[in-house]
Amino acid sequence: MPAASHHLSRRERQIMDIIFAKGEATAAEVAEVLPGEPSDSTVRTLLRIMEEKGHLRHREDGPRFVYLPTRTRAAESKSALKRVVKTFFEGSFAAAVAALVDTADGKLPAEELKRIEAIIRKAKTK
Amino acid sequence: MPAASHHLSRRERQIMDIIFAKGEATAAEVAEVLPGEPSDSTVRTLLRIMEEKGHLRHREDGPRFVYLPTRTRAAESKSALKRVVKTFFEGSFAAAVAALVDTADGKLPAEELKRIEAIIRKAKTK
DNA sequence: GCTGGCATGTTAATTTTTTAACACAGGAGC
DNA sequence: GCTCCTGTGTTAAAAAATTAACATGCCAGC
Repeated sequence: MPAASHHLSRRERQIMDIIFAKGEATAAEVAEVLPGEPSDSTVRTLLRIMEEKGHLRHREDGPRFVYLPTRTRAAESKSALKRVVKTFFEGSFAAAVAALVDTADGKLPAEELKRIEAIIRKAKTK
Repeated sequence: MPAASHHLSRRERQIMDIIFAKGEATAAEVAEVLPGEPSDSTVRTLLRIMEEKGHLRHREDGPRFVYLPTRTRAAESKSALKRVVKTFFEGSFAAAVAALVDTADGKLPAEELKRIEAIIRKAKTK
């Protein structure tokens, strides 16, 4: 039961997103960002349950727990991208890239575009 | 109450994904793909509720309902991509593209790569 | 005009998720 | 040594999601 993102409940997904975005987070940090202002108690309960389920682990930083994902960000991002490509772009990576560039519209500095080009060139050599 | 993907329950998300991927779908088609083999009755109940909530609408095709998303695929894909970029790539579109190309590893035909390059070139001229 | 098949709609029970009150532990400061 | 503050752990109630039994309607074919 690999616990793919599809199996997460609404709150669990929100929490995973927060923790992936920050890399790691304490209960207080998560509570701060979670929509709907749940109580601290609620958030800690969720974090503990998610640790039991194997989505998170924690290290101790002095008196408090700092929670981290058990799966790597790289692995998770890959499956997230795959899902998006499959769901919205009929499996076409090129279409997804196009949408990505389009979404960033204007805000994509020439420098980033160059980096992207370099990535493509490198892929072509394979 | 915009009903962002963050507010959807687990089943609702699965259903939206299925319908976005197919463009539109009947209750039977959704039931077929949904994990856990829920009963037809269950699936139809879910679809009706989601229509009430405004996530879906339907048209009638002879005797049956064909469900469609209320939001366009383009809009939805953009917010999905934004979420991924924000959550996993610290807001860097270039990093996301890199991961995308990497994920497709090998399976990206030269033709697609060219198309992507063209997209980038076009973006650069702006 | 019955009957069976395939739809949808209604309703309610079950299960899961979500919430938070409460209890307890350790350390800082008086 | 108390007391307060900031943590975590336990527990159970409340709300939401999920499930499916059952009812109903329509049409095709005998």
